[in-house]
Amino acid sequence: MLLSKYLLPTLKEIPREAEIPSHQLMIRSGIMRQLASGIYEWLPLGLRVLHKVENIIREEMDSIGAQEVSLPAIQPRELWEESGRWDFYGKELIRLKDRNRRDFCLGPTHEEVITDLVRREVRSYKELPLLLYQFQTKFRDEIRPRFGVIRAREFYMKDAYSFDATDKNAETSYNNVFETYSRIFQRCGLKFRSVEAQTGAIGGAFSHEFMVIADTGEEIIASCKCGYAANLEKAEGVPPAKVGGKAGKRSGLKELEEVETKNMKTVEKIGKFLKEKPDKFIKTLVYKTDGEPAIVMIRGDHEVNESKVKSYLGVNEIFLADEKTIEEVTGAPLGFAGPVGLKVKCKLLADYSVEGIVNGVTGANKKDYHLKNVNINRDYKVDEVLDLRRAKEGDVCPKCGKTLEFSRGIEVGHTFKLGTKYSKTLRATFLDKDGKEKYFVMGCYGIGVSRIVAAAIEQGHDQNGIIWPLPIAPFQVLILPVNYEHEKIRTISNRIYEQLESAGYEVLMDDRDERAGVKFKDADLIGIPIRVTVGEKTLAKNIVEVKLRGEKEVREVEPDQVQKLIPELTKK
RNA sequence: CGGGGCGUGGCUCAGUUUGGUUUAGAGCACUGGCUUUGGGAGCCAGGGGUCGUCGGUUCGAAUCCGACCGCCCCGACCA
Repeated sequence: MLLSKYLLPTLKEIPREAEIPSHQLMIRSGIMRQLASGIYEWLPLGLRVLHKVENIIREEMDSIGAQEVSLPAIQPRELWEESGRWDFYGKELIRLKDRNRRDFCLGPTHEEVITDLVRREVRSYKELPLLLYQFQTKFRDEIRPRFGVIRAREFYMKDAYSFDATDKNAETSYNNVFETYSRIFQRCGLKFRSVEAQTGAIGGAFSHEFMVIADTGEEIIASCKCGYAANLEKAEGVPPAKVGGKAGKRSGLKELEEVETKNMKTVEKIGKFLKEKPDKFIKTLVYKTDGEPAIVMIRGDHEVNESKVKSYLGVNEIFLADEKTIEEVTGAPLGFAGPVGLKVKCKLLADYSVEGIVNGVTGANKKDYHLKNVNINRDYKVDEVLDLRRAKEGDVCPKCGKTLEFSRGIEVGHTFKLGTKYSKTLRATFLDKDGKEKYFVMGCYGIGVSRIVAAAIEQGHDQNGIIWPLPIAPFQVLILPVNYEHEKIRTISNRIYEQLESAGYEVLMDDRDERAGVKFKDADLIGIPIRVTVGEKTLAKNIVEVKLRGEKEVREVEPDQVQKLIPELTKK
């Protein structure tokens, strides 16, 4: 490809809207442009990278017998009503009507469509296992699009779905895909790790996320040397014994006592006043869960992990209640809630950390008063004691007890073991060996293809630009004639270009009538792994320079040796 | 949706506080010409703007007021 004819609008300056390196560089290097918030155009250079990633995924999926399909992006409401997700998916689902006012949505994911297809076309256990996948543009009306293509409203994804006859077989399929995913990310040249994750809106039994390690990542990973790793949402709380012991055999219980705490609402202030440490406090939070109030209690020095509460209650929406609701439930303004003497009956959930508190402090459900010496099972009862807290720095690993480490990552892949969640609601069955009708056992698997491109840049760049891993680089070689008007330089450059092209390499030649400085800057910016510089000075010694984008070293070789050197450099 | 910020040629921004010397500017980019040619060149000549939109205040609005739209950042959603 000749650069003079290539649509590669590079930018010298950092676009105002871009915050993180990958976003800035994707725009500056002419990979993409923004059309609207969270909606991007892929330019020729970017599309090449996207296709590279896509092809690696395709090869690996095909290698485990997965079959590629292509499903509609536009999907009828009825199917989503059937699965119950027309409502459940909420505002993120982009809805539209056709000319007959029939409702449709733009697919944010394809469980419904694929399950529908399989229930219509697959009848027998003999056709199982079945693993189908596709590449598709997904639509999710994200609450807040962010970081360029990392959190976009329209994005490119590979999704796969497995159908098995038994749970055991489904697990085999799951593990198969899991391992394939590891190979894919490895081949893309990414530093990544897999972690246990929440199942979220997709639902199902359990799931793993694949995280690309990056400081700018949105996800926080809690990991341990023993191999345990989970995202923060999922990271298990420390077992009860480690956060203050179980309820039960406890001694030294003191009389319940009411104390005036005028204008003191925070754990910090009251703690100072009563000379009690935060770990004596039973923080009592009123939540609204799908419209219903619910109370969550946690020790004063911990934070509630709302997604755990959400997944335990099986609700769609959860947020801290407004002051009005708090007054209705507790009979007191914000800041004085406690489990003793609530006005309205609602679900009372306690984190493990609450169970061990002896003679604790809570709000009195009365303006300007708190209670001292509050004790579980004596002064109040809870519906459930479970793990509801957010893991934090200093926590120990739930598997081995060593201290957890925290790092950041970008989620590029997610695998779910769905079980029969969708096959049941959509009544997708097959006839088993024994002649009985059974539900398919499903799994679903996603890779954010466009997100991988951003993640790779997040991991591979310096102050001058992108440093692509070779397997997903848009071109392998960039030829940089220092002055293309110079006859000898042009002749040699053209020759190398033709040699490499005919040897099957993807070569970009900067044949523009630009000054050398401009060409070098652009070369660094777009980050092609191998740069061949052809200049007058070195040519006088019958030499051209070969340099890797990620290294300092410059190799000097005779022009005709380039075609021998490139295969060596691209080998690994 | 709540909180904060921004919107002026293709890009990055000045000008807005305190309305009138601004006939709306700068640098980069773009077009033509000359010179230059190993890390974002120089000179000359050009093209390109409803100052986000609509309405209001005023003799006069990029500048003041109101509404709306768009974009970004912080939080609740997720590949």
